[in-house]
Amino acid sequence: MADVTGPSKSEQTRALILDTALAMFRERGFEETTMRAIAEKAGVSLGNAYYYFKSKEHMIQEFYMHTHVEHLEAAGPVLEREKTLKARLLGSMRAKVDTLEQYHAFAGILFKSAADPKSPLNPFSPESIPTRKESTAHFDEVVRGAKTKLRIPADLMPELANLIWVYHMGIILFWIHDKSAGCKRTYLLVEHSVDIIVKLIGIASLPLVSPLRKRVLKLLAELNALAEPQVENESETKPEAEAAVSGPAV
Amino acid sequence: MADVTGPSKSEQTRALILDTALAMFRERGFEETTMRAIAEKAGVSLGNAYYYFKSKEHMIQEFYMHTHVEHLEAAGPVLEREKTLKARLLGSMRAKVDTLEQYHAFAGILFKSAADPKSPLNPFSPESIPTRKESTAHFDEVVRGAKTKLRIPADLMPELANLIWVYHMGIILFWIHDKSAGCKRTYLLVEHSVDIIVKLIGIASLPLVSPLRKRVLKLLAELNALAEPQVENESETKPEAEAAVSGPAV
DNA sequence: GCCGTGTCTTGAACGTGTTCAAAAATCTTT
DNA sequence: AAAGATTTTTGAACACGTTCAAGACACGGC
Repeated sequence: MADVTGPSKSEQTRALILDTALAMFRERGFEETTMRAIAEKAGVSLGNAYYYFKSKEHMIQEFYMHTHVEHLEAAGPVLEREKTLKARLLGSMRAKVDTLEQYHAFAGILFKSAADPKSPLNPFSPESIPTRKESTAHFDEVVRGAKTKLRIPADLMPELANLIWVYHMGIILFWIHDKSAGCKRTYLLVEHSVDIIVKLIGIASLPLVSPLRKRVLKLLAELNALAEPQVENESETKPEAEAAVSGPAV
Repeated sequence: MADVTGPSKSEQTRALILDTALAMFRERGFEETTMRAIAEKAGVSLGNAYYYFKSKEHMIQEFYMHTHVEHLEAAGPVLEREKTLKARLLGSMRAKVDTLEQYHAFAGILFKSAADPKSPLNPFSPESIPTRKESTAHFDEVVRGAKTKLRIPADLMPELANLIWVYHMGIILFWIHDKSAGCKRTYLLVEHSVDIIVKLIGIASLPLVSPLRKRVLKLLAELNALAEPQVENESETKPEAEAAVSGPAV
């Protein structure tokens, strides 16, 4: 009554289909859930589902944002409370795995298409830019809100969120393959790797290793420069972050 | 005449189907090549293709081994010639990208299913163990055949090939997404990252950082211990290597 | 030679994701 | 309110990966 408009009929239908789909994905898995089943359960026709979603895979894009919001909500209080970089990053990463856990059964598809350059789910695809941006913004807050003993060098700072984002993708990749009870292995990995990362940031901030750090950063910049312009959006810091996946391995 | 048996009729048919399939994949891409088209071009029935290959994806498993053999052939002379760790690793990685390059168009599917825990293409799946083993064996040779100034610590040595294998997977992941002309970006990344890795191995071998190195190795061991037994094969050093993806990120 | 047992081959049929022209519902304009 | 335009909805149709029962073939034992 009092509220101005409320969600339009169209939006309602769209939400209905999406909710039905995500629920069925969670229960039965992605491959096992057919578009016909989704449509039937949602009480719409098959074609109607395709009117709102370009493909079955496109539904997952929304799922990404969904889990991202859940992550932010779970990580929020931690960032309020914790002030050291280590505690903040650890809290954020734990929150990530916590919120993701319920979807573990259907997580396969997540990375399945995510690694395909042609897929819209690919984290480097234009369609994923919003989600990716929000995600790195979160890690930026994790870093900038921290009171570290060593001052993080100015040249490292802008790349750090990107690097941590890549790190967090690595953790998710590990988590997807983690079949241990309660994802114990992933949690163990998170605890330790966060500690190691913070130590490495410390080391990288020492004047002593400044040359090596500069080398790595220069490499990232060069890779970035070679990348063809991605979208006609603002020029994006898209693919350089991947370098970190391969760069250090000890 | 002189040769004892030659390939049986069955093997010939199988090879015919596979060759036809791989050729069509290379030309048209994976998704665009239908099983019906493969069967028709190979001059067999649709069902016959399925007699030899459990699924379309299973054909790629053979492709893996195929490219691996090509890689070995290309890397062989380099290992003969080069004696420093850096030159050996660089040569091997260059050979990898060189031999892979022709398949770039159809590489998407490679990682698409490769990252899916349910897929047989997943590098950690039982079906991939042979390929993976051969691949790490190669990197073991790269390392062991090298004359480095610093002696690599005994505790690091056995893990090194696994870690480098993970690194090389990271490079492939990057390569798949690399759309620059002639894969310039990938080659640039390889040049620099190999250099960095060798430096890091050097650093990790210093007594000074022994504690940190031991920490990382201990983490790998613990993760490995938590992993449930994979196959009823010999107990495998399967999933710990992933840790390196996430472990260091600076 | 013939029979039987295994290997190989076939094509029709199923269920899937996706497309599309047309119908229905809704909104806009007169 | 009628007419037109736009948005939403429908279900039939398509192409694909995959399965399967049944047929064709090869070969060793009688």
